[in-house]
Amino acid sequence: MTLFEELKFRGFINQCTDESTLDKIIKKNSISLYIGFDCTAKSLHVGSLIQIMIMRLFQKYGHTPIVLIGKGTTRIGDPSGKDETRKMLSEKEIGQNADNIKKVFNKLLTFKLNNNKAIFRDNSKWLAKLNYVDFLREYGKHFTINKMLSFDSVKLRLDREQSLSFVEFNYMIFQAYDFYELFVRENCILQIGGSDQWGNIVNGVELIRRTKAKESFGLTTPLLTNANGEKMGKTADGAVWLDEKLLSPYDYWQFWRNVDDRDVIRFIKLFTDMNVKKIKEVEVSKSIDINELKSILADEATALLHGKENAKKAKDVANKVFSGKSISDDLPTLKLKNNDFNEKVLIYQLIVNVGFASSNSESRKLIRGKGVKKNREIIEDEMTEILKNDLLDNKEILISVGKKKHFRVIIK
RNA sequence: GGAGGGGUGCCCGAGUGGUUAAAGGGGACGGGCUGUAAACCCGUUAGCUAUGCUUACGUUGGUUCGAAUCCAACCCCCUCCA
Repeated sequence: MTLFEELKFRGFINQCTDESTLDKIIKKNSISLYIGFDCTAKSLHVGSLIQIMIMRLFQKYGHTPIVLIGKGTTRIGDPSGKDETRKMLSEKEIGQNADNIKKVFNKLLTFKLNNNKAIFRDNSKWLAKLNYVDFLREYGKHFTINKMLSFDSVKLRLDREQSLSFVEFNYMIFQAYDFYELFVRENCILQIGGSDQWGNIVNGVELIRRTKAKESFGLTTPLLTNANGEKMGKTADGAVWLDEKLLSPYDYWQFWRNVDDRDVIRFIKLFTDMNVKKIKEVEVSKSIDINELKSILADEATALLHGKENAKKAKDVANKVFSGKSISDDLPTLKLKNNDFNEKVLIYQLIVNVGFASSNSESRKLIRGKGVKKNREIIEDEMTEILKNDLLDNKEILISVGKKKHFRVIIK
């Protein structure tokens, strides 16, 4: 199976500037390719995972992934797919974000020595020292406003009568220029991105052709939506981060475990290393239970990012919690002291303490709505307290909020 | 700089003096059904020391027994003109 065949089979390809030529080249040669990541947030979330996975696949086939950290472009803000002008980030924030984002790649790509190790590049290196007049003369002349206005990212904003600042308007030029720089510096001939990046990518391809008279390629991945057509990556508490400090391996595992039935195979193809042959078997097999598959998806996806041990732990916790047999030590735990019982220990307050409700009112409303259980028994009264003799096995008390959020209380 | 339109809860959006903590929708959360799925049905969706109190309709003042609704000034956004 060739790389292109596998990419297609797994569903990584949305559009490509010249598929057949690129296919020929990557069959014969080892190329360098890049994807840009802006540093607008503390970490990346699953929305970016498809980009990382496609790089991983390229690397597996012997190509060199360049992870372009967009410290420079982040200072400008990409208008693609955004409804509003993004707030400007300070340089310090951008730097911190960049450092944290890099960690994710170390887990999924190989930066160790071999002939196609992944590399990091930072576009502030060349963007920061651009001279405005020189830049306009050299590169600005290749961009027409007519064309720039026709791009979706721009058109959408104008149509919706939302303002698009001049700064943001320039983003696409910088992204095109990034490609040019990487082409010159690293002999990088392929830029990959999400489907919303198509316009920006094509701009780069064109810039290279005009300035260097050389061919380069663009490829986009589909925008990741779930079966309901919603943008993927939101959970109860917000984004599905790829950083265990922002989203625990357990919650990450749960995210995959809870995907829509219709998404399971598609996600296994995109987000696991399960080999093609196996996937084909699974796809047609009627004997495999859908829930079993979800569990496999969760295991594999979690193992890739957080390691096998964490994945196994997450699964064990889930099995224990959902089978209702025992309480896992790995659940969030709240320690109470004997002194704490001098006053009433109200359950609704504990729920706020562990962060399962953001205010006492919310917490109390949850109880009123029969959403809270103490030791698997529904609490009827919102003023219910925890008592020392609630301890199960003289050890701990299990509080559940809804079906999926649990924590235990121990008394020291 | 001139003329006009607009800023309402997480989001969209109704409301132009009085049961308005603010219709409706979306989202989210909780319950039911299930399979930790989808669809569907029900409920919740400002805070608090809670049969009450406090804070809320861009900001600040004013009119009024009473304002999201009327008046003034200011801030911000959009459209057209210069």
